[in-house]
Amino acid sequence: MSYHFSEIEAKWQKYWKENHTFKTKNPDASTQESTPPFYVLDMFPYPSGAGLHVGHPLGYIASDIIARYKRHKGFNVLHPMGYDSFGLPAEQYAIQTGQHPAVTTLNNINRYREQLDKIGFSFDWSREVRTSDPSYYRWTQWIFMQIFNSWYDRQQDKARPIGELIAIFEKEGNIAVEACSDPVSIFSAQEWNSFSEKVQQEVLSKYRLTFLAETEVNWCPGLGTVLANDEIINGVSERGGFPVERKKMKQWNMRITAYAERLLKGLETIDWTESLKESQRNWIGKSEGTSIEFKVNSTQKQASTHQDLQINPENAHLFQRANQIAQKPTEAESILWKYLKDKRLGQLFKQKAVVGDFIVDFLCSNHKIIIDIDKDTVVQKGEYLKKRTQILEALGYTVLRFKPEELLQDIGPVLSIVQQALREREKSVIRVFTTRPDTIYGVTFMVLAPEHELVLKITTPAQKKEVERYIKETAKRSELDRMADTKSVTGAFTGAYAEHPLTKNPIPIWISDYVLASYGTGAVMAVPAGDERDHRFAKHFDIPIVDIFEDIDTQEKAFSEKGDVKLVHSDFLNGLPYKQALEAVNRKLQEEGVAEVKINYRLRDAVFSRQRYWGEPFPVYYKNGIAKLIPEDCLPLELPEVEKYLPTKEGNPPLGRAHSWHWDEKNNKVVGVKNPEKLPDHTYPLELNTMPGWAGSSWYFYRYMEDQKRDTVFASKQALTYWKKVDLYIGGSEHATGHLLYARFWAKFLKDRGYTTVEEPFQKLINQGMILGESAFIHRIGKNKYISLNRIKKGEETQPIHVDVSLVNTSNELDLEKFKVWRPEFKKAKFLTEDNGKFIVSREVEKMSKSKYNVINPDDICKEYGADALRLYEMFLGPIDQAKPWSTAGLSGVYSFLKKFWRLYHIDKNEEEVFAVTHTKAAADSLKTLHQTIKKITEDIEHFNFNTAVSAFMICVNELTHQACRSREVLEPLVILIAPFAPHIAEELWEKLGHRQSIATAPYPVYEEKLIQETTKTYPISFNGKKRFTLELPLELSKQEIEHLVMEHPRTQEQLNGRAPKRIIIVPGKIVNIVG
RNA sequence: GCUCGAGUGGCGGAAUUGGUAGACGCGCUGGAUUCAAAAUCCAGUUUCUUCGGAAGUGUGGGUUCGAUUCCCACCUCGAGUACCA
Repeated sequence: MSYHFSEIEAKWQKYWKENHTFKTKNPDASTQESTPPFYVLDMFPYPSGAGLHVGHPLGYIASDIIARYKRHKGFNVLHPMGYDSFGLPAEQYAIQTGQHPAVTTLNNINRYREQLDKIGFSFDWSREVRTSDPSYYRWTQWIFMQIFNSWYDRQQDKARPIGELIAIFEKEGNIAVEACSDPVSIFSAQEWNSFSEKVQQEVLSKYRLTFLAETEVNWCPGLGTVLANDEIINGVSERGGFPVERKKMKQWNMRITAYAERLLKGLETIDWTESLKESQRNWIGKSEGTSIEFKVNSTQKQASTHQDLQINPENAHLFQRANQIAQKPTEAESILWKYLKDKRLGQLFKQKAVVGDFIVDFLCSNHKIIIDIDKDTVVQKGEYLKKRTQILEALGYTVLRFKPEELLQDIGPVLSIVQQALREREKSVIRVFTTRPDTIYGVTFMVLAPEHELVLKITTPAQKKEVERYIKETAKRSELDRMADTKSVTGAFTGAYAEHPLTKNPIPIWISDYVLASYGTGAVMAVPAGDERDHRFAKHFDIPIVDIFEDIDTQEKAFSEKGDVKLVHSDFLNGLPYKQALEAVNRKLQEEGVAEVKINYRLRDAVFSRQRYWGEPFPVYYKNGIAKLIPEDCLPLELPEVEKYLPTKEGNPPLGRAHSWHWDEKNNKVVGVKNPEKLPDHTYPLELNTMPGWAGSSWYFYRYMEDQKRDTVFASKQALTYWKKVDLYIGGSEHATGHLLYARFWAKFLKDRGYTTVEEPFQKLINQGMILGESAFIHRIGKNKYISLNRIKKGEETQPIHVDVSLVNTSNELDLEKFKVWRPEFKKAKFLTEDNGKFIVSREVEKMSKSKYNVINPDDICKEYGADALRLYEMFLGPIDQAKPWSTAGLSGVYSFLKKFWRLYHIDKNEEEVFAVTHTKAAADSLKTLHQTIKKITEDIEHFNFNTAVSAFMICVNELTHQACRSREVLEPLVILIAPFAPHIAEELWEKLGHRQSIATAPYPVYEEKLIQETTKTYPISFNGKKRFTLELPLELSKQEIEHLVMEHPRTQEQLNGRAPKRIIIVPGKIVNIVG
């Protein structure tokens, strides 16, 4: 045997390294014209201490095949690799051992690199990035600064520099600017300019795309840090599986919610799998519904006596006159109207509205607020005004009265007063979000989240004790408990009632933890007839259920379908099906000013602070409690040294231990930043949190684009416009709602601010499936007694125990001696073997993991079968995106294929191998085989069907072997064809064919149709759709000729058995079907 | 529960727009070579069969000349998500 893969592979790996074979060309003028760019990227790995197992390279092999293929096709290929090297495991390890995470990380990276190199990837390592490298994370810090210095303009639907927002505030206040978060008070330009810096910054933080906020976070005591939603799986931390609880903490947040709609829409433009897009859609969780206000009854004033409201008949003419005057809007009124119309203050105002006997200037009927502007007339003064106000207030209105001068001078304070009044009113309003406003007549109670701010305000004294007890109880329950227990119904009655906005009936208000504070408004209108949870709650607490669906009894079961079922007991909605009822009720509620159609997203702003050491430091310091950015010139702000990687006694993150952070007390100078002289004052405290793992991975694909000038820009304009985006991205689906969402978010941001050119960074995305391990088990029966698999009797109870798969051969036989060495505690155990003395283990497919002793190391495979065999086998296992079990035994197939392929180019002469490719003309059948293969392989690569491509190679080699083809005309193109899959053997044969240059950029063979054209077709002859025999016929025959020949055939006559066929279907070139 | 995906030999898996089901490989069986083994090569390998054939792609129905492929219902498994109003 002369296929010496280990020599060949070592030789070419060395060659590639020394000749920089895979160095990407820079986009200068010449490349731009001649070679189109193609960017194929793998999700970069976190270099864990365990090293790679055979599952990891699967995606890398696929992307490498594409990269190599595209080079043959003449593309300028960018195919880089790097490390996502900040992260928790290195830090956990540091806490345990005291070893600096940078050291651990470096060791792991070196080990990864060694493993990767053995597989023969065509990465351009000159562009490698490491997220924990200061030269890299300085740009992560820089991007954070740009995000901090930006706000989201809802009108233009893009991020803009914060300076432009400040300019707007200085000129016209914030009346025209919609805030992204909680409502911001309205202020005028004058007011803005008079604010202190602190107030100004507080206001700006409500607009910035990253901001500090007291947020309910997922606190993980086990890890001592907060976690993002996507880092929690089933209520416990993804890493380590520690419980997670809710806690309020001051944290940096990323306003990803500003991009919710664009993140959703963008999915339509990219080529990802439906399931992945679906995950992101679910995560964003858009739902269209109605936000409805319910007034809390208890606080409503009642009109005192009827008599007070009477107008003195003597003065009736005055009132009439006053009303007439009030009808024409004055200049001052016009100004105010500008700010009140179109719900600018969040509430519907009407101009010149009638209230009782009066015409008022402005009315918010929902909140019962009246704004009157003084008129400079006699009739509007004195007793009239007093009486008028008295009457209106008695009716439950708040009357605000302003002088025209106030409005003309500075409208700011006026608006503040109006807003204040609105807020006051809001306090007695419960806003709910519902997607089923059509069921509003079925509301029999309301439920607030226990954390809802109104709960304590509205609770009646009688219910106070119970409500407080319930709140305490739910706060104690951890997230995990809540999730585990979805069946039990709990809640408490507040004693308060709300007023139904349409029927005006009193609605009891409850609290319960089935309503989440973090979604919608934290309150729901409960319709037991139409919602299962509401139904369960109503049943449990004996709250009445109103049937609102025609002919459907909802007393025992809720009916939640949105169909053609008509409504009943629903006033003006009676007889309407879902769709029409929805429209009608929305129209009505909006007219009343108590509701608006609203879009809600499940997506939350992303918490961006971590109380960890091993992450990017924030380029932030605090001056008088205000967060400020350090100057850009000072980046990178490097991680300080600490003596321990644990939180401080005061509960500060580990960075709090760096007493002399960036201030070297001995030498009296600033350290750890560039251009230290530009740092404003080293005595201001720095931010002690670090950034989360997803910070560095949200933009690394741009860094790879850049080859030079790495300290002046994160990536040059030239590089960004040339490469634009990742054409093909390969990685695991576990990043569906984390990395892939955050990276899209940052990409959109960078585009908005003009730093990059594309909206979506990953055009085509493929998720490689997991490679599963084949665990081995021995079976225990009784104490210290183990039984071989085939001796287990049917129904016998055994306890399976994992054993290391390396101790088991391909016949599932366990090496007992080695096993006892591996596990000394089994030394004295009794092993009941088969009759032949062998001990057989059972096998089961499981996830590959150290703890299951089923990990297969790619190094071992490369050593025993070679990298080319590993590459082919991983591709041959099955479709790239599917999970599939690893089986080392199966490797022999591709291994013998490679030997067979090698033999195609050699003959044995007197025990010696001779290269035997000739210049003779190829036989027609060999050319046909070759071109069929070219066609198949090309199609398969384009469609990422690597498994069938490998089998096409096998078919090709089998055929050429049979044909005894030795012709260069066939064998030379074949080497190029296989080079992307098995690059080492291809390079070796390419060299033997006389080439001096690497095969890497050899032009891809061109498929010629005429060489594979057939003249005959073996037709399947079917009877009633079942094939009964085949018949070879010339392809050029017409339907009639085929029919004639088929009908004449004795087998046809036999099948028909004398009957005449009803119909004969002939598809030339495909099939013949005779219907009898 | 919801969403998405998948069910094909002993196993991994093939099957362009509906057109010869089981390609290719593993495993298994038999044979050649060998002192023997490895390696290699050849033949066979869905099931049943009266050796003529017949049935067959999770189950049941439907559309069609023809269904692994399209439609409906159900079952099983996997992934994601989870009181989202």
